[in-house]
Amino acid sequence: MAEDTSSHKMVATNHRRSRTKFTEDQLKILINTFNQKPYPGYATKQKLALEINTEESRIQIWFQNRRARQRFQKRPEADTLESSQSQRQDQPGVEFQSREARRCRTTYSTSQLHTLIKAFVKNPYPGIDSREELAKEIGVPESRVQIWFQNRRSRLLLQRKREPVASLEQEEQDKIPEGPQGIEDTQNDSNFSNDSHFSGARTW
DNA sequence: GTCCTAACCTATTCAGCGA
DNA sequence: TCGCTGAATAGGTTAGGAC
Repeated sequence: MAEDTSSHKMVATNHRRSRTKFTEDQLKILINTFNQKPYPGYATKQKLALEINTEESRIQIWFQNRRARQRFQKRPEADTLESSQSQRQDQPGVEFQSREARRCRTTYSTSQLHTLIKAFVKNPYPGIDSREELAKEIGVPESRVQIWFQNRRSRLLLQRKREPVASLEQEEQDKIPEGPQGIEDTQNDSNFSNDSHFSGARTW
């Protein structure tokens, strides 16, 4: 969907995923589940994904957005200092219920990490095409690649805040000299050292 | 053009695993 | 036990598409 028609601000292949259009039936099932469990565990999300024939990662995003919307709608009357404080503590506005199990931790092999890091150095903000290509290359779901990039960016930022000089050196080291397998990513959008990437103003 | 909402971001926290 | 790092969250922004 997201075609490359926008003349100036799009860098080759740095696209978002195209918007998912849920059917009425799919939404009915999602909303029903959300009303019972706004924080579904991995098993529930998998089951839902199977049931409505979509990816588990889409379910996850849908729940994230739905919770955000609900918080927003509830906010006006619950906006006292008191209530906002009571909403913290990891159970944001939801009656506490024992959380379902998370997804199992993914363990990346050295060569998988090598591939990911190499791609990260080239472009820390890969679009859907690049992520899918990478995912295929290292044999993990695209959603895991996306999470890996998020975590990597966050930790690099954190590191930079704490030790600005050392992190620059680390970046240099990260520019891995040679790798067993390469990625021929066409993105040249980024050098992570360009801080504009962190200003919140992403240009796609 | 406006509105709704999926996709995506950072910041932070939780939690599994190996040293 | 502790540090590293994958997973999940809140809260925010961007942008596709229906109207």
